[in-house]
Amino acid sequence: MALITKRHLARDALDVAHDLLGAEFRRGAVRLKITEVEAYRWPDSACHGCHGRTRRNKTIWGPPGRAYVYLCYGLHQLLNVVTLRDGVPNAVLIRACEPVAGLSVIRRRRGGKSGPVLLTGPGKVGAALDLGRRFDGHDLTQPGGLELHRGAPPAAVLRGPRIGIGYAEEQDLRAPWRLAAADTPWVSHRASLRSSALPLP
DNA sequence: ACAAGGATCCTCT
DNA sequence: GAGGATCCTTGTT
Repeated sequence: MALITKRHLARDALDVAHDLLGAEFRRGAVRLKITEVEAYRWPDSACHGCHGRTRRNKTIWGPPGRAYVYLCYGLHQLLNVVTLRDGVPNAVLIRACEPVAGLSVIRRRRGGKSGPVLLTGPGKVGAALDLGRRFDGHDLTQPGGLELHRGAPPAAVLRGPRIGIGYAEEQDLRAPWRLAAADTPWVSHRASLRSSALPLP
């Protein structure tokens, strides 16, 4: 498998989100296959960049291919892949993964749990990779530390509205920019997902 | 210096 | 499905 190129990530977050399903994060012994993502775009009232650039969110405004890691609710480290181009806030949030390798390390970092509860939620992914703000701005397209590799895409994709963005405007609240692999139990909030061929809930 | 709120998780019922 | 935990980041005084 090969690292995903910066050029591949230099597109709109929704396009990149489709391609990231099946891709793989690697850090040391831990390898995680991406099963669920959300696109945050521009303009988009749910995107962290929508109120301008701050010290916390500056990475999402930067060039594609970097990790945007931020602290949510004071305790969860959430991982995004920055997309599109420098100067526009655009990113893909990693919401869930399936373990490929390093299960014992993952379980230890997640309180000894097992099954999909290990990795179905963005804060859980951050915990399993032991992320922190020191990874904010890390280049995922270069070898070393945290890496993003290509992988086989899922046979079918589910889509639905994004989770936890009640503060957003109506149109963005309903936009079907959450994507998940259809052929895996490693997905959160299944109830609001539909086959991409069917109308939304 | 202070108050408000958040791209969540876990434990119940 | 609902509610509390938890504490950093931000904008305002």
